[in-house]
Amino acid sequence: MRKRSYNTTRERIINAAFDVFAEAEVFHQATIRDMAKKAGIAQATIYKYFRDKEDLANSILTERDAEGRKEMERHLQGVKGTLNKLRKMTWFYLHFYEQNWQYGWVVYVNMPVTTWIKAPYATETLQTTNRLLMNILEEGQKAGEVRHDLDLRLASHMYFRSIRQIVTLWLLRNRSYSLTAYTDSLTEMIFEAVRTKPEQQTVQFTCPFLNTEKNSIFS
Amino acid sequence: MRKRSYNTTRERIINAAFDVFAEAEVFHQATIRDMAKKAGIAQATIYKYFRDKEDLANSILTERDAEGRKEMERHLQGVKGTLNKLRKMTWFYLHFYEQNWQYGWVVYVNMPVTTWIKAPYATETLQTTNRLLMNILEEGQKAGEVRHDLDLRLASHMYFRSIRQIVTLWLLRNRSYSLTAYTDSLTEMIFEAVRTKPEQQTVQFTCPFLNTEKNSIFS
Amino acid sequence: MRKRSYNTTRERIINAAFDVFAEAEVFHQATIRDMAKKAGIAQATIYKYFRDKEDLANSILTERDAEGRKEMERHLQGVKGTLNKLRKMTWFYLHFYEQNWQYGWVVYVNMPVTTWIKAPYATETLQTTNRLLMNILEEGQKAGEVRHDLDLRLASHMYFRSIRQIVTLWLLRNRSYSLTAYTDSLTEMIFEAVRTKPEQQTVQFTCPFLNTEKNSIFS
Amino acid sequence: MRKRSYNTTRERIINAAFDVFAEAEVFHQATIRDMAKKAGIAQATIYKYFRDKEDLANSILTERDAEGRKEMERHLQGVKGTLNKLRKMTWFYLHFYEQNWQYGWVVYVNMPVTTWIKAPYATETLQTTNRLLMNILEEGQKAGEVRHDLDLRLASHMYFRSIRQIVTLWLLRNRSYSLTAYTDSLTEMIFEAVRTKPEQQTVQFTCPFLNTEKNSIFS
DNA sequence: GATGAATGAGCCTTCATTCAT
DNA sequence: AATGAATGAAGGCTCATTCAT
Repeated sequence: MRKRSYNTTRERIINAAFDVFAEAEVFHQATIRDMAKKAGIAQATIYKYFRDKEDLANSILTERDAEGRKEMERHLQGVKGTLNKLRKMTWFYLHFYEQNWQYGWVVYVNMPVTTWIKAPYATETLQTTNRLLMNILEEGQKAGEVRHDLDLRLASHMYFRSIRQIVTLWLLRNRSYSLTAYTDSLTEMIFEAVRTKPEQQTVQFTCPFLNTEKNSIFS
Repeated sequence: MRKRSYNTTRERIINAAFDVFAEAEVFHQATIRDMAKKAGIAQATIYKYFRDKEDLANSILTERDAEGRKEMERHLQGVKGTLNKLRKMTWFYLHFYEQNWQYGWVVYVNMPVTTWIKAPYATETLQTTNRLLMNILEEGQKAGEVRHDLDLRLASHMYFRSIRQIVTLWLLRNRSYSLTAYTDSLTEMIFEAVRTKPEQQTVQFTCPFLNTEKNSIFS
Repeated sequence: MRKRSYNTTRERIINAAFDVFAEAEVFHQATIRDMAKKAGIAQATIYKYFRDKEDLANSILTERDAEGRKEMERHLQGVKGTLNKLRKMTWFYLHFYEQNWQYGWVVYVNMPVTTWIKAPYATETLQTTNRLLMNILEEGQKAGEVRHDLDLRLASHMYFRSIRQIVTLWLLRNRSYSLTAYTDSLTEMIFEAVRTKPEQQTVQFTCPFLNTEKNSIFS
Repeated sequence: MRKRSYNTTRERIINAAFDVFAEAEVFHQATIRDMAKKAGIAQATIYKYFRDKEDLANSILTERDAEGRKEMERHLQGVKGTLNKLRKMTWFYLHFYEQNWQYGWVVYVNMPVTTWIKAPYATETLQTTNRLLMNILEEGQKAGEVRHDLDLRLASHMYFRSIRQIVTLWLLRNRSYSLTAYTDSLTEMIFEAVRTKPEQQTVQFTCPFLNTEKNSIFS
């Protein structure tokens, strides 16, 4: 079974690497030696599985991210209604970071923005992730549940910034409380902002400094 | 003047250091050697002015930050009216980062959050800076210009996140456009959110995951 | 045999280190670079075997000292009679320094007393070594070969000072003559001073400034 | 007055240097910067008075030693009788180290033997100092107070080793007791060993390993 | 006479990485 | 598949020393 051998050494490396990367005060300060030690293997062994340190870092991030997205897709399957979808998505994100706090720590706290941006998977995950939310909203528009005058990209942008914000604070506060507990209020907030309303079209999501033109990073 | 020549070297170091810190892909990767080279001096000279690398990093950040705040105080003096104060403040921030983009780069892009948080001046600047805005808003409340049911801390929090956001994007986009040009729209947005309104008290600044209790980092 | 190749490098380091330490005009001036060069390895390799320079210095001294003492024990086994024991001991010390002159050079000539005293193994070796001689003398007393009114600690003290003296001079004179050749006369002198004599109990070993109280360093 | 300007800066340097040299765990680790700081002057100033660090070290040692010897000569003037002379000499040595313990610390404890031996003044002071004692003994021989079969060089050698020993221990024991208090017993011991005696020609000062041939260091 | 300012030369140490086994 | 052993490259830092003022 592929999964088996996949688990054995490679997974031990990945887990150890995650721990060490996350425990390091600064991401780049995490050391191969510590990872090997924590994984209970020789340093050289790591290089059998990853080209170099950078490859290792990228791989673990990419893989965990991919796993997460795949799992989220499964979770979203069969869910009906914009609110339900949004709730499911929100829950999943919070749940994901609760389970994979090291991933969050590395991506949000530990690692300089520069590094993350240049990560091979960054652009892709950003787009896919954006796309996913925008699809939900578009379907919501078709169903009449979401305002038609909504700036989808801006809404998506705001949503993910909120996720990031809430996760970051949770991490900095030593994960001392439940993250998923925020699912409802967070969902409510976003839904409130995008839903079709009788009258009163608040300008809640106007953000003057976020020009709508395409740009490489957050488009 | 003695002071002159004294400053010369020190300032050359600081400038070089800012350049090197900012040019480095990762903050911690900036090297003393490069700074000395860029400043056109010997490495040892740096250690006449700064205890060690960490001291250098902290000092330049702290000093520039202090300079900035002092200058802002001057700019705010004599300004009347909440809107005017907010505009002045916003303009100043944008202006400051436009002039000191390396500072912004280091603090927002280059340096992991972990590092910044542990910087000696971080807590203080955070508090002072918060205080300043909240004072403006409080005075606005007294003058009846600002809603009395406003959560000041939350408003402040949001304001600075917006600044951070707009600056970060500007930096990542290679500072290819004017930052201060956003002064008006940004000011408008914040003012719109805090001003006293005839009816319709939107919950614009409700943020469920930001508990209002005091906490060490963002209080 | 694995053990072999393991030892090879380590021993090459130790030998090179001894050479460099001893060749240095001043002990602390010996450089890791030179040791690596002399051992024909990379500097980094040294750090695979020793924590740091200090650890290296301590280790080689401690080990060689321990080896010496162990070997001496073997040599003393089965020797009967105080005179014979003393002769054997004396011979061994002289022989040891003849074989390990670098050790002697470092400990007696090269290295300030301050440093030696603070060496982790110093106190222990001093005590053990003292104990060994005093045991011989005590047994000699039981056998009636050694005076009962002898101040054992003082005798031991004097003996080792003599050894130290003779070795130091030999080293400073470029080891241009045989050290072990002094075995007999040195042994005779010490034995003459401690032996039971018919009449005439000279106060040969009275030393007014050496108070007999216990003290940490030379007790 | 020469003495005046001599005292001002130069003496401050010397005193500071002595302190720093003596306080340093290892002689060579004493730093010019600390000396300047302690003297309350600029580092560069030291180089106006001494060629380099080595010159400084040599100078202060040489000078203090010379001062000591000159003073001793004064003290010995007019003293009659071998015993009195010996007592005076012994007292003076102990007194000198009590007053100039830093000198003793540096010469006996702090500084590797190698360094001392190569000091420019070492050879001379050794010879002069030896000569002085031997003169006393020779005169004693003429006066019939000292044995004619005495090995003068060996006696001298032993005497100074005793002084060194007693001073070293005193230093290592934190100078917690009076050194000059040993004057009498030490004098007695040496006098007892060299005096003319009715019968009983003890071999007290036989020392087989100290060959009597001339040699550069201890002759 | 004194000094502020600056520096060249090194030294210890770490780390990612390679390679023969 | 795994590793023990080894290393090149670099980086932070210190110190004695110089020199123009």
